Amino acid sequence: MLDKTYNPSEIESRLYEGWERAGAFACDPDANAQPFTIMIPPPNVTGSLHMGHALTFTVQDTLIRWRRMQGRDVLWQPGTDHAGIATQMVVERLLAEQGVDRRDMGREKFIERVWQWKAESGGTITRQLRRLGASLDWPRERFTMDDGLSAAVRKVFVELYNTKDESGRRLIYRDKRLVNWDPKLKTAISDLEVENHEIKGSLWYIRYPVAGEPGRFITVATTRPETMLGDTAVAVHPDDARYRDLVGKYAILPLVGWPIRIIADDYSDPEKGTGAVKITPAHDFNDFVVGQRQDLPMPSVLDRTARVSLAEIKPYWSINVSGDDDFEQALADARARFPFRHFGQPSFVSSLEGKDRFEARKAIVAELERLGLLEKTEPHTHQVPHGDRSGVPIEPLLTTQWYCNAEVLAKPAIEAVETGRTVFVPKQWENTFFAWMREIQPWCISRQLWWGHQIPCWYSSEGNEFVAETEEEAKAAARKHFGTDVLLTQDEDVLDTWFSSGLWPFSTLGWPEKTKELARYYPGDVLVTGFDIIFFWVARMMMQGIHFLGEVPFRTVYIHGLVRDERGQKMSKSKGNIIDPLELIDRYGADALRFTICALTGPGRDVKLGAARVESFRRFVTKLWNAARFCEMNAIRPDASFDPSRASLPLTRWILDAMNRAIEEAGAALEAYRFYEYAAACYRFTWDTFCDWFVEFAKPVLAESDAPAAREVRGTAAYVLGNILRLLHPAMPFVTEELWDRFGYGEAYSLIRTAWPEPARVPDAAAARDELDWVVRLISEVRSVRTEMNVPPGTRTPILLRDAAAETLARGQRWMEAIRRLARASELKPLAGEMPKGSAQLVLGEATVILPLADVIDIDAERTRLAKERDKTAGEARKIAQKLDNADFVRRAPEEVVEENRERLATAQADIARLEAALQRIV
RNA sequence: AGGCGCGUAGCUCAGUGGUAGAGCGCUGCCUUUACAUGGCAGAGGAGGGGGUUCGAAUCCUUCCGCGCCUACCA
Repeated sequence: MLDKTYNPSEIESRLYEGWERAGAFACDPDANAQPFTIMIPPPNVTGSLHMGHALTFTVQDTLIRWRRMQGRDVLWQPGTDHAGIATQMVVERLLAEQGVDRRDMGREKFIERVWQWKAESGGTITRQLRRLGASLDWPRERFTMDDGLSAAVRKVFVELYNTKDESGRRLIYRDKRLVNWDPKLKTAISDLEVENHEIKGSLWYIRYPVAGEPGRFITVATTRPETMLGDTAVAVHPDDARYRDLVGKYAILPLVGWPIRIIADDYSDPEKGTGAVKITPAHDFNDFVVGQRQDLPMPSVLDRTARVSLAEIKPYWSINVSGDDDFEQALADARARFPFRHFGQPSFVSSLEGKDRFEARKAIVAELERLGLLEKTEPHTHQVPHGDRSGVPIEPLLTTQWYCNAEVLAKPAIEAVETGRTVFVPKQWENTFFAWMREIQPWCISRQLWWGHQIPCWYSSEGNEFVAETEEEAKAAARKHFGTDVLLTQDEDVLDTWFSSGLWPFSTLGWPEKTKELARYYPGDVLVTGFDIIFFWVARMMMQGIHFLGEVPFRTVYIHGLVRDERGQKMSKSKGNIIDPLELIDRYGADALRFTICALTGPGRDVKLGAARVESFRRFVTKLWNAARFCEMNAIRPDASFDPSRASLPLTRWILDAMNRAIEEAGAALEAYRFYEYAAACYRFTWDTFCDWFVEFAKPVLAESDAPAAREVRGTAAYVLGNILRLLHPAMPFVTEELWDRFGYGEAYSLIRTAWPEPARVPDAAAARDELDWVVRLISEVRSVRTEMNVPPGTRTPILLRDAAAETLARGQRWMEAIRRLARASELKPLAGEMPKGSAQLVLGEATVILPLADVIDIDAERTRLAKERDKTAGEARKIAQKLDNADFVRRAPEEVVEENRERLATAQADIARLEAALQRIV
């Protein structure tokens, strides 16, 4: 006996274990079946399941379970990402609680500690994925720092290093240039790891005295006065008349007191600020470009913790003084002609050493003001780049890093999407992909961290670099180069986490070994992810997959939206509107959560989700459970001998036919990644059609339990319920499997591998549909009239049917039991003679219902319907006629197309005539 | 600044030129033995302008409002 209520918590864990034990999630590389592959976007090993995970993994599991039921050999590849920065931060925080700094531990000990942490706490998210019901092939679980995957990373690095583009440049190379530096994490980060936040700051207008012209200033505007210590020029636009005479002269850099060149450069925009802009090549990306173009010195004045460091401007000072006569002259002039106050106190600059950049900013502004060099300060709101992990403003710093020449790799990836070898769903995301890929920048792949794949490059004491997959190979190469063994030290940096994630679709399958799995499951079928990860991950997988395997890593990229709260706000800790999926699972069951997600998810749409939504879909789970209880109570059991093609009753044929349409709709919706349509089709069929109508119609039939009709209805109900369970299984795996097992549709834990339903052959479906539609409509109309007339529920009213055809009355009589029950009617009688006084008349197309105590209801609706239908058909006919009149169309279209249009025109014209005649009859 | 998207019932959203739909909420009625986590019935709707069309939620155009992405902001 089924329990009165469904208790998900006890059932879910038992079923999941049962499936896992039975190997129900496993792929079979030796099977004949066509494979179907989804690579899981590996969650961070530090992660715990949040709503975004719940969405993406529900979608993936729904697809996986559906394809598995279709008989495909599915591989849903599980795994986690080592998440370099995130994980290192977690462990460092733990150590900090014990008062330990990783630098005191040393690299080796620290990494050991991270692995230990991973062993203890890294399994959180995989346990949580099980709670969600995710049918991942667990024995194949991978981690981005597994030996195999690490070997793949090194191989990729070495091969890209050894590959050169047309201009002879390596695809991986070292370069000294400006990078996004995160001063909190003390590492370089890529452009993508930078988030812009709007900051209400100030724009400071600073007067730089012009050398040799006493009393004249050139004013620059800046949001970052602290970087002025590193200014090496002031740029004006070459066409800017205001400053033309100053080009080539020197300005005195306040505070420090030495001259810097005034240069003409297109970068300067006369419209912005004062039209003159200070150039700090070592701390601003635009200034860096100007610095390269103008061959300016590039001293850094901030160190890796974003504190002021004067070391680099001191040598710059002396070099220039000794090497440049003009400069020396300018300096002498300036010193001679300007009051000393314009240069500030040398001790002030020294006092900045070691100050945080924002403290330095305050001090500098105050000092400039004191010196009378601060022209004005304006409030200024602007976007400031922040590290996405640390949340602090990034500091552009001039450092040597490893770069990947993404431009070369991007080209074939772009082409693959252009030619449709990989398609995005929804398609508009292809634009986003193209826009970024066509203007892709060199990818900074080195990180100053300890946790990650250490860069496989070794240096000799002379600075020669030896890139190799192993230290032995590097040593061998060095021996060959030097003719003797030399001491090598490995590059300290590790690779960007996304470098290894980009290999995920093939590194997990054993690449570079030529494994059976690699041949069979690559390329994957669909990648499911959010749009926020298109650049980070999808693009990199495309580039690396195509480069190393010659084929795209997946055929389809399905992009889903973001999970938001009920009001459409992004979920965030600071807003306190986080919804915990595990809490929802505890309260409502995994099925309710999963079905809610499916019902609210369509391509490219954000999902607004709150507990109330899940609660309402939990009712659907309850409804299904109760429908099953009804079946149980009425001895409805799976019957292998039941054959839908031999259904004889209109009722059974009708429900089978409706089931067929639900099957078709659900399948088509999943095929198109329209999860809400899939959910809606199942929901409507189960609740509205099966429960609200079929079961109610079945009740009087089942009352005579031994009658052949009752047997047929029982067989049909069991058959249809079985198919409902199959249809719903991808979205609601637990309750469906439980009912499947309990009813004995198959072995325990077998629904997961049972075939996805096929439409049944149903005899005379159209006639059955027609008849049941009539009955449903009759009952609905009667109910409606009863409510409108305030007929007390307790009274059973006779229904008077007036109809020209005896057949209609006979049909009604056939359904009398159901009508009695559902319309609360006492009897169905033909109406003879006059309309009874004070009675209601209801026109139902071919029949008339008359109820007591009512006014007459008219028949305009039917007339309007016919008229509109006629107009519509006439419109279509006109269009076809126009097409046929078009000489061009007739000449160019193949004869059969023209003929087809002629036929359509004739049909339309006949329809018009028929509708016209029907209208005449009504009027 | 550029790009993408959105605007339909109180709310969340479907609907690719032909009678405006669903879920939730709301109102009323009903404990009829699967289910009150239920059943039945009902009220309630196209951001503004212009255009194409016999016909526009749908196609075009414009304005307004909103969201997101990218770049830049001295």
